[in-house]
Amino acid sequence: MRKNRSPKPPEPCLLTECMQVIAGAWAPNVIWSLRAGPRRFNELKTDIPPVSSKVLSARLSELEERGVLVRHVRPTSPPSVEYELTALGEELIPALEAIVEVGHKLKQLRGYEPASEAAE
Amino acid sequence: MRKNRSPKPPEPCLLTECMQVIAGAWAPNVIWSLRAGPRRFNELKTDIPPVSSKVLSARLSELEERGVLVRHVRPTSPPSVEYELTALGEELIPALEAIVEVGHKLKQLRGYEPASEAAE
DNA sequence: AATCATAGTTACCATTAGAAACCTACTTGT
DNA sequence: ACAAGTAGGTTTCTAATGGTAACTATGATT
Repeated sequence: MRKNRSPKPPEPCLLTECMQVIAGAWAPNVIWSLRAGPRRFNELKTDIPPVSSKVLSARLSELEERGVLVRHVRPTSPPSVEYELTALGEELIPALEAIVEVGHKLKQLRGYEPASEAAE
Repeated sequence: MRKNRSPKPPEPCLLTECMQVIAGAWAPNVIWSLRAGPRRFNELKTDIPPVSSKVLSARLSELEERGVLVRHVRPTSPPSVEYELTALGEELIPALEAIVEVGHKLKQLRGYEPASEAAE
């Protein structure tokens, strides 16, 4: 039996830990939408068209529990609610920026590697 | 009715596109484990202890279809299978590094913000 | 009084993930 | 020869997650 040939990743857990903070459908998009400033529920819904109220609501609660964002209720006529990133939430932005960066490169490479669903 | 107050994110879709490439349970960990070189099925399983064979197998198939990694079957005694990142797969590493970076900062901040599950 | 907007909640169904057992081909031990 | 072990999965079953659509409460507007 052989031992590890490649030097094993020193901290696989840190990856997982951060992923758990941004886990859940549309969570990265929510954080991304909030990076420019606070936004309201329906603004987030139009920022992220495919998300439903239910999932957005669930995601916002979870992200609040995780300390990624805060919820402010303002006593306007129909009470308006604003969501805003915390300091912890802002720490996540560089990672999301890196992901968006990769998004650009992926479009180029996908021209050469058609490994999508054209195959039988 | 008011219009968008914060300048809306210019490319929310690129985030989603990249996230779809690394979507699925343990997919980021698989890519992370492969960043140092090719690895075999059971090596990946021990790299990522909580993953089950079924999910790992599903993830590897998906990542192969997406062009993130390639599967090499080598005609050894019990045929051994190696998984290796493609060029596209390697493009993802900077994003994962950024996520790991954030993982470090999160540990510090979490000391100040206990918003986990202690609440009622 | 009926309607609308905001910020959700609820019910129902489809998909995904996780746990554990099982499978096939080949090698080694007795 | 026969049993067990190893590599790389697949199958089955259950639990959690996500998607769709309908519904709700409060106050403002017509």
